[in-house]
Amino acid sequence: MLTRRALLDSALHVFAASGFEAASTRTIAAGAGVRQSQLTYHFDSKDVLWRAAVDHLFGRFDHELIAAIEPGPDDPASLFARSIRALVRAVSRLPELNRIMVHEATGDSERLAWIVESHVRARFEQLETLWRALRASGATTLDAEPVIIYYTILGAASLLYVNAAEARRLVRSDPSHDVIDDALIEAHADTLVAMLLGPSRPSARARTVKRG
Amino acid sequence: MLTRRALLDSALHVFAASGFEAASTRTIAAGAGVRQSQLTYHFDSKDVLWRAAVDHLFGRFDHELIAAIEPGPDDPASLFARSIRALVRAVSRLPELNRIMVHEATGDSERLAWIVESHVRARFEQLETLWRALRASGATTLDAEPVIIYYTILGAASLLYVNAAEARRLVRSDPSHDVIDDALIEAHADTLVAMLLGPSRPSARARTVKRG
DNA sequence: GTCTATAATTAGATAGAC
DNA sequence: GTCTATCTAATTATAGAC
Repeated sequence: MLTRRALLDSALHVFAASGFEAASTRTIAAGAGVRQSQLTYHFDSKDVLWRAAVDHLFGRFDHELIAAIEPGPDDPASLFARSIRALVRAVSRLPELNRIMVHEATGDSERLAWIVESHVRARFEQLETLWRALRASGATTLDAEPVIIYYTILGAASLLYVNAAEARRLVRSDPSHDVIDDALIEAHADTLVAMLLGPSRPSARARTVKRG
Repeated sequence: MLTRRALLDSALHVFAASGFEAASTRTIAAGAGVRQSQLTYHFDSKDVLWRAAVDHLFGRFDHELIAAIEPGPDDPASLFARSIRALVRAVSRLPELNRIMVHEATGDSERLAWIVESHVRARFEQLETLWRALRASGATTLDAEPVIIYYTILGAASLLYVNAAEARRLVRSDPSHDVIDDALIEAHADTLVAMLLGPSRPSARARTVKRG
């Protein structure tokens, strides 16, 4: 059962880095410190492993998301702002989820159908509800269909971390210090909240982090 | 030379759909209607073909971008708004570019280094200049480092089209009509401009397109 | 310039010992 | 539950006829 967990963690990273087809089961096994044949013992096939790894990944993501949300008042604007901040923090800590999504969503497939119905649709509808409450409260003047809001927010929140290797090449300055640090992540969250709700909605956490 | 062009177009689609490693040279050749060995005749290797396809793709993207920009006054705010609208239109018409970028940028590599220095850095600096002019004009209250602005805007503009297959599954209603149509793209551009510059900056094109 | 044929490597999956 | 060894099929690249 320990091997199983090690395989899931390794699979998560390899699938995120390479996509399903380019990911080698031997590489995944090596990352877990076991032989390739262990993989078909604990999981029936590469496809079954992929689904298990994605379930595992969404579970970890939910954990990150809950850990990242700050307490605060439950009016729609505050709730929305705190949700956006938590989203930015979670995708920055677990970029593997959004990497797997872009790998799979570039074309239609059985795997995409499965991941949409198993994991994505519920989250889409959750944001839709949050957005409708925000609109009804009058806290935003933005008006667009949910699908536009969903992909605009998710893209704005995730691309910096999905493409982190590119971002590091674009702005590399001091090699000893990662440019994608907590201060940058909080500044990013601030920017996205300001874009969606207007200026002057400081977070509780922003003041405790040094700004770059 | 006609075969060469056909191979480039096919390669562009296959690399965007699958990523470099998972893309098969036989599939690319089949897409161009020729044999696999033609590929090593016109290009030395899969890697050389990839670079040529990416050059070709950025060329086509520039063409889309220029075609999508509307005439208008050249004050920073108008210039910025029209640039954002053109960006949304271009990425919607050629999502292959951003798909290839996410495939490559999930991890560091020789190919990533090449694409950043050959194509991305100049565009990054172009947006940086445009952004500084906008800031100086006082047309936005948003304040963030260029790398945050770059990935927030690009992610917000591109994810809907990069993940188009997923978006179609999320909102499928009438199967005979694509949900990602011109009206949705213009509404998306409107939303992004409003997020960056505030409400009430209608485009010339928005009024000529039926809204969903 | 395009083709057929194939070499060399690697992939996922399986068999069977322990 | 883990291992070694191997099967079958797919991959990129190459050789050489026309």
